[in-house]
Amino acid sequence: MLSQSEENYLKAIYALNFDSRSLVATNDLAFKLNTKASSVTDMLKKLADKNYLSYQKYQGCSLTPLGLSKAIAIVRKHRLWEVFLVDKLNFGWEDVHEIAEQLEHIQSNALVDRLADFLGNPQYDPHGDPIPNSKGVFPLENEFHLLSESSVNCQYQIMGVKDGDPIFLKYLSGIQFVLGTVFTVTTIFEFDNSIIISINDNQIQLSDHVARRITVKPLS
Amino acid sequence: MLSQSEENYLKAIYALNFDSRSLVATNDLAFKLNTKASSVTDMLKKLADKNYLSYQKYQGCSLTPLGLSKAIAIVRKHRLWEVFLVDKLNFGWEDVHEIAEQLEHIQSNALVDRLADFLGNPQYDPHGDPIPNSKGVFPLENEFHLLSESSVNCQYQIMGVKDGDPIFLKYLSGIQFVLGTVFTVTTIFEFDNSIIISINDNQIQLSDHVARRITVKPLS
DNA sequence: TTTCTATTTTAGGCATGTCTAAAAATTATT
DNA sequence: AATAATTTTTAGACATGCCTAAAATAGAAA
Repeated sequence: MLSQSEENYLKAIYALNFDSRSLVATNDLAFKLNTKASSVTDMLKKLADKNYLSYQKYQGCSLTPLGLSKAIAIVRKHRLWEVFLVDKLNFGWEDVHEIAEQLEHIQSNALVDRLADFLGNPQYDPHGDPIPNSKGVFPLENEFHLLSESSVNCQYQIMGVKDGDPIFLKYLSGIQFVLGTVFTVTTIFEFDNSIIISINDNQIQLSDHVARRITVKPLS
Repeated sequence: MLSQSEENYLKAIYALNFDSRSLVATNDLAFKLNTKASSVTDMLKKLADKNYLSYQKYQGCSLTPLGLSKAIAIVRKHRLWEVFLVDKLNFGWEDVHEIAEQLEHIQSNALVDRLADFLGNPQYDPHGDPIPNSKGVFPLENEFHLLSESSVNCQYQIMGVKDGDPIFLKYLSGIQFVLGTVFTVTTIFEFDNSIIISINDNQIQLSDHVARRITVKPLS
């Protein structure tokens, strides 16, 4: 059985390196977890002993298959709870992350599976992130891409937001830019990659910074 | 902010003494919390320092108004989550306690209030226990009493079960004895206070032990 | 009232998870 | 290649929450 702290470490390692390509650095983990490098070292030793990750002094760490499956299970719980909070309890998508951070640590396989059924086994959470199934398998790849890679005069639908910052999410909601919104790209400025989009005849200018954080599905 | 452990202590003190009549003994708390008396002493000092309870060496403890309101808030959360688990996720009433023990520690006032709304602001949980509102006020008293105080030839409806033991709850479900069941008391044996009830022409004998753990509403 | 017994507290220890400060290893710079 | 800068680890400390064993207290019995 894992403590909440241990679960948070596994989740953070996964987030920093979910394609398992390279090793995760101690300092990066410390930053992500808002803790000190020395604390991270202690925990990495412990998790390596328990076979959740491989770790070599000074080299960084990576998840073992066991650690990976644990991390994915936590991500699944987090995202399912976010769906619950938004779809059933009518929370705004900017308010759910903190609460889901707590709910993801509830221990009960039956609960997660019944929750998923109750929610209609959703494949994406309110921010557009994919939800793995109970075996840890993510939904099939799709044709989504970043808004920053869009083309002029094409129509798109918003499928995801790659930044959980509540202020950013509030900004998006404020300009009617939420999951499912349909819009057309009117102009792309080459010099700074900012774009102008039109939603229901409203013209809105978005910076490259914003466009790089939004996932869209081409509709035309 | 209270730790989970601290919350469990407040809840246990409340459960042992919810009418605030007398002091709660260290040993009783230790038994209830499955811990040792010395651990309890440590925690009582800490909670007294924080003003959640009053405590005099060797005399026992009792909740302050602050501690009482915290305890009631935890009970509210616990019972609302039980309603969610049974009503929405279709758990059996014998399986929800453990999970609710975890969920009751989630910190978010917005969550509790929205959950209550989502559930239709229920007044009783799946075991028939009353759910206080967000101000800590319990539903008005009712005419319920224990099955062990029933009369021959009267009709009753089951409103609550005063024992969360899963084996006991399973036994009750097995004989169709669940919340809302309507039945008539056929016979009461004076010598051991056991009773015979009839449900849909089925005669079932119940020991005094069982009858003392079931709350009923008189229907006739 | 004194003694016995049961309860409660104290003292000291341990695991978890964090920290600071200093030492060691790695990486970058000259 | 030697030195400087950065990253990482070690060493030692501290808070939380638990434990055992011993001492103190309270309540009951003689």
